[in-house]
Order: sequence, then structure tokens, then C-alpha cells
Amino acid sequence: MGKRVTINDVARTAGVSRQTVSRALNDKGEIDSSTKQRVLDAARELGYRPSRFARGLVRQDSTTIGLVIPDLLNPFFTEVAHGALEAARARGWHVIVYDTADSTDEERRTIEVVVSQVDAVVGYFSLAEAELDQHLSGMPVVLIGRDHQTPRFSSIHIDGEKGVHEAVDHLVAAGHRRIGMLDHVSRVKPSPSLRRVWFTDAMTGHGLDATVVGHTAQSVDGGAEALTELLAEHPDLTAVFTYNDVVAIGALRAARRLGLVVPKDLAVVGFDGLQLGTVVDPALTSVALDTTRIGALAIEQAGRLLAGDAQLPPEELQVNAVLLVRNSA
Amino acid sequence: MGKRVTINDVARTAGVSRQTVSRALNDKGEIDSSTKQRVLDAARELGYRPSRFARGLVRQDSTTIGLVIPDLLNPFFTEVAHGALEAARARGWHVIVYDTADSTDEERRTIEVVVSQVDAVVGYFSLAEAELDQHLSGMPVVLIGRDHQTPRFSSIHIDGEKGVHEAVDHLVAAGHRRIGMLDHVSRVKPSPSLRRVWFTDAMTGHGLDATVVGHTAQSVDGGAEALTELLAEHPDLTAVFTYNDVVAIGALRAARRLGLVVPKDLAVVGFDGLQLGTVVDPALTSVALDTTRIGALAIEQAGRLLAGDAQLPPEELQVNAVLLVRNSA
DNA sequence: TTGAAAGCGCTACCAT
DNA sequence: ATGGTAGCGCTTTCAA
Repeated sequence: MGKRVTINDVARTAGVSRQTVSRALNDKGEIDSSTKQRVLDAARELGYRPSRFARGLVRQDSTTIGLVIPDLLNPFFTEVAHGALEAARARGWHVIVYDTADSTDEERRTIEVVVSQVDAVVGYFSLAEAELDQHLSGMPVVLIGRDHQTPRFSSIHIDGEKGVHEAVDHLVAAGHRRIGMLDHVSRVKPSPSLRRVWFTDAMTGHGLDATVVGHTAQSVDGGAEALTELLAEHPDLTAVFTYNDVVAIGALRAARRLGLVVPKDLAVVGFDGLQLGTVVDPALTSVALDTTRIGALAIEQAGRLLAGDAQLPPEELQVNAVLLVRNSA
Repeated sequence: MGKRVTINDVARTAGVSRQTVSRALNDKGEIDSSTKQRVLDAARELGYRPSRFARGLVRQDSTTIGLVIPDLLNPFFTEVAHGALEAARARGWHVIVYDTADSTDEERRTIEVVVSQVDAVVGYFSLAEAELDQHLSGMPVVLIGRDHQTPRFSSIHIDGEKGVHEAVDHLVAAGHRRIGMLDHVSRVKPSPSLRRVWFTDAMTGHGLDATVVGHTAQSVDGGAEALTELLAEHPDLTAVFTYNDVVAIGALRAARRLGLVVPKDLAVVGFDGLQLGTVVDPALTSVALDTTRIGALAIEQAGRLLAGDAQLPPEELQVNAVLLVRNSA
């Protein structure tokens, strides 16, 4: 650990005071240009770099937000992260990205350290609010895709109801009556997903049977497997709605393996509206979320919490889904 | 901006000195447990959170590394980022991710701020070393996929030669003779890519013509378009090697549109070996890079630079490609 | 077990 | 144009 070069070393070398060094380095006026040059030269020669901490301590600005996501390799979260990064950059804030590897233990470890590293935290959590609150004491927290109970938390609400209804309407209008779903049940909260609830509502609204539901892991392979099983039990299905796009892509593959042509023999509708849906063939029809906006909103809300500003009204903290019709349905 | 709650406020409220507060909060021994509880209660009540800066200033540990990538939405960079995050977490370091939106201007803006935010920087840069050096003065820099000239820089070298040779060998062994390439030429450095050079070498090694090369943008649509054009000019091609997997996926789509069955009518080989290659059908055969290792290596090397430790030998700072045979060739 | 004093590296403010 | 002084919020000696 080489000794750190401080502003004092530079000052001594350049034969000036620290304040003059500070002026030269921060491009303040009120300094002779030859002095400035001498200081800059000395700094360069010594390999001087100002301490972030000392700077941060004295200039109370610099905001850092922690973004916690379950899996950076999942394109959905990448899109959200992209939106958050963009929004943060526009404000001159930093974002530290934490990947909890979809593991509760890793999430625990993350919230334990995050508290000393950032000013506010936004993202996806599976832990109970009590536990989050305990570790994240006093720090603003914005939950994404999960409503908060404790008042000191905040959340970005994802409302897919309208979009899912549009999707079912679309399928029904195309003549589909026997529509199945590939649902995903989280290990943490083992109950039917919200997406399934929306789907059921929409189906019963049309007087259709919404009970044909398979379960799938959140992966391409999982989706392929689940569709194969579902079709084995219900060969009369003409359309399927899936928990998300990744699962839908697996379904697309399985359909092809079974010799079904999408959308003619089987229509497939995903959820999320990822870019990824355009690389498969046929391009995926999906209930689309504005992922960039989700990230941006989370940052915005964190900023307000931090500044003690008025919070966004609930309707602004909500992201609605809309049906994005491409080619698979 | 609500006044910040400091350790002094907690001390006053709890009726102890700051040092005692510090002890309570940092789980040091030498403190009465009732005193400790009183302090903790006061801290919680006031919503106290220690200043990262003050802490960092006094305990000179905490390392933060900046990861600069051109586009978080590109799965290649996401995989690299994933590797970097993982490696950093294992060391207890933080990573701040910067997305330069594939823009030189944005890259300039990034390097201007990055210097005051992190201890070292790793990633993808398009700017000249002189300019990087000027802004990143004194800070360790690890270039990925680009060799360094200046000694104070460091780089992770990507060697795809062996992998590309394997790919061409594989195609030739399958009977292919007329093999084209879809190359990408960067706006910044407009010369044939290294990947093309490797391809040409491999082809001429087999006594084959390596001049059938189309140019493509780095996107699915670009790849589709480029393949269509290339086949229009050279309808006798039986295989194509592409600049990367994203381009290859576009080629896959174009081939299907043209009524060609992959790999029977046209074999397609990508480059990168992304996970993404498994979601398309047929799954993409590709010259694969260990993206996780790239990210991890960059972090490792940055750490050594920071600590003044012995640098990794050049052969360790290199990532080799290998042919990953899936279904498209 | 607790407290007083010093100081981490820097910038802001007020002198000169 | 330059320097002196104070102080950001915290932890780390060292005394008591």
C-alpha cells in the first residue's frame, strides 16, 4: 500500500499553499496562470488524485443510489437498469449496481453492506419489509414491482391489468377460445401471480375458462418444457399467454418442435415487451412494460425522498402495460 | 434539504460522547450494553445514518471501480459486467457502471467525471490513449479488448485467432468451400476488424477465397440486411461467419426469409458465444469468449494496479476463444 | 467503561 | 493573487 499522495505533497512540491492547489485543480479563477501550471505539473508528476471522501465530506452534494436487481443477465432487469442509469446520469448522480443472483442469502448480504455505500436504494427485493427496514434503517427505499406497507418505504407499482385484458381481447377477436397460461410461482411467495389474476379476470370477462394453467421456471428451457406438458394435457389449446417473454420464447421453441406453426396453429403472447422478443421468429407479441420508465421513475422517486420533496402522486408512480402486437399472435 | 443528522446529534440525544456512539454503532466491545442500547435507540429515532464520506476518509479501505461499457442493452457487455460485479463483490469492492451509449461524446463526459468517483477504471474505450491519459491522470486503467501502448495502462487481450480457426476448420470439415463473412467496421477506427483478419488467415490456410465480405451494423436488423445483400451478390455461398452473435441472429432471420434452411442450405457461425444464441432456433454455433472471465480479469488486474502488486503476466491477461458448436453450423 | 483530543484530505471563508 | 483558519463527520489513539 503505497503512501497516499495528498494535496499537501503537491503544495510542498509546487511551493504554494494547499488552497492554491485546490484552486488550480478545480479551475477556480483568482489564480496566476503560471502558478496554476506549476501546480498542475507537480500534481501530475506526483500522480496526485484528490480523495473522493474528503471532497464528498466537504461538498455535501454527490448522490449515490444503489440499484438492487436479481439478475443482470436477465434482459428485463437490464432494461430497467438502463433506464435507471440514464435518469441518474441526467441528474449527475451515481448508481451502484448490485446483483443478488436471485438468492435470498445474497440479498441479505447486499442490504447489509448497501447501507454504508449509498444514499438511497431502489430495486427488487424479496425479503420482508421488517427485515429490510431493520438493515436499511433510515435510508430511502423504493421497491419496484411490489407494493409497500410501511409508510417509510415507497414503491413503483406495475399495473398489467389493462394490458393483459387487451391481450385476451386481441386473442378472442382473432377467434381463440381455448387459451392457456404458463404461470410462474415464486419460491418466496407461493401463490398465483398477479399476472395470472389479471389473465383469469380477462378470461372470465369473456365467459371463457381460465383454469388451463401450467407452471414454469423463469427460463427459456422452463417455458419449453411447460408448454409441452400443457399441450399434452390440453391438445385443444389454440393460444397461450405466458408469465414473461423469456418463458414465451421457450414456448415458441417447443411449439416449433411439436410441429406447430405460430401463430397459425398456436398463438403465443408474452409479458414484458422486451427487445429480446424481436430476435425470435416470429417476433413475440407481448404485454409490454416501459422498462426504461420503470428505472427512471425509481430514480426520480428516490431523489424526492432524499431531498424531502413532495412525493410523486400514486398515479405517477405506476407503470401501465399495453399490448404490443408483433407476429406471434 | 433537511439538516443532516450527525453523530453529534445522536450523542447529545443519548447523553453520551461521540466516541461512545461510534463504539455502539460499530459493534466494538468495551461498552456497557445498556449504554449501547440507549445509543442505538437514539440513532434509530433520529434516523441517523453515518456519512460514507467521513467514514471513508478515516478508514482508507473501501475500493470502488468504475466499469465503462458502451451499451448495457447489448448482452455481450451485460455478460462482461456480470463477471466484473461478481469478482468485485468477492473482494468487497463496489462497481459503478457507466454506459457511454456508444457515443464518443458521452465517453468524454464519462471520463471527466469518473476520475473523482472511483479508484480505478476498467472497460471499453474508443478514445485515444492520450486523451484518456489526460483525464484519467494517475488512475489505474484497464482496457478491455484493446491493447495498450502507454505503459501506465493495462489491457485484457482478446485472442480469437484459435477459435476462428476452429470455426473455419469445422465448416471446411463439413464440406463448405464458399464461406463469406459479415464484418463490422467501427466508426472510430475504420479498418478491417481483427476478427476479419483471423478469418482471412484461417481461410487462406485452407487455400480458400476469403474475399467475400459484407459490412454490417452491430444489430440484428443490420445483420439481416447485410446477409441479404451478400447472398444477392454471391448466391453460391454455403456458409457465413459473422462479426458477432447479434449480427448472426439477424443473418439467421434473413436466411429464413429467403427460404434457406440453416444449417442445411446455409451454415451460420457467430462470435461471442452469448447465452442469447440459445434462444434462437437453430441455436447459434459461435466462436465463444468466456465473458465472465473477461470481467473478472479486468477487476483482478485493476486491483493489482491499485495495490501496487505484481501484475499478471501477459498470458494470464488474455482470453482465448473456442468454437462452441450448437446447431447453426 | 467512557471521554478528550487529534486528524483523515479537502474546500469555504476571510484575511492579506 | 495567495495564504491562514476553520470545519465537514467520523474513527483512532490515549487518558481518565
